[in-house]
Amino acid sequence: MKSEPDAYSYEDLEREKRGQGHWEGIRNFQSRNFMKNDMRVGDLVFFYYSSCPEPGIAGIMEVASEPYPDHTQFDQKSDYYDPTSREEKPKWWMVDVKAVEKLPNYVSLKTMRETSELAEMITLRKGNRLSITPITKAEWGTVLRLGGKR
DNA sequence: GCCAACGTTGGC
DNA sequence: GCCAACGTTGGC
Repeated sequence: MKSEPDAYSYEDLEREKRGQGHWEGIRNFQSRNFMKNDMRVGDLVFFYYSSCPEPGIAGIMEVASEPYPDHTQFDQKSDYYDPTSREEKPKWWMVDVKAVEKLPNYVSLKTMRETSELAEMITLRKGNRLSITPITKAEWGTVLRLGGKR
């Protein structure tokens, strides 16, 4: 899951009550579907920093709730307000995420691009702009290794 | 700041 | 239902 560290960083998540926050503001159908259809409580997720001097993976999170409607879509004062969404039929969904641990070493995009095992990783594909993408078990293990875990 | 890539919108 | 125009993302 991607976030711009200036807007919301791994440390910001850790500072939340019990290190748990909600992943609001997803306004792309594919990303929403990954959350709504494929995420289950306990699933592990990497926290990816985008649109910053050194993009890359900072830490590990855990899905901490079932998907539920993103309340910001009904909030006229929110940047994420969506006038086309109805309360009876919310368009946008989110999950809670909990900080698990920061990776001992930051895994930069540059490093990942230099790692042949990650050649197929969806996040790294040319033109990919999805803020949420699935990852394979093998790729997960590779990133953990690059991050200095075991 | 540029630009490639691609999702979304809206006219027809 | 097509597709041009537009907007956004995100790496560089």
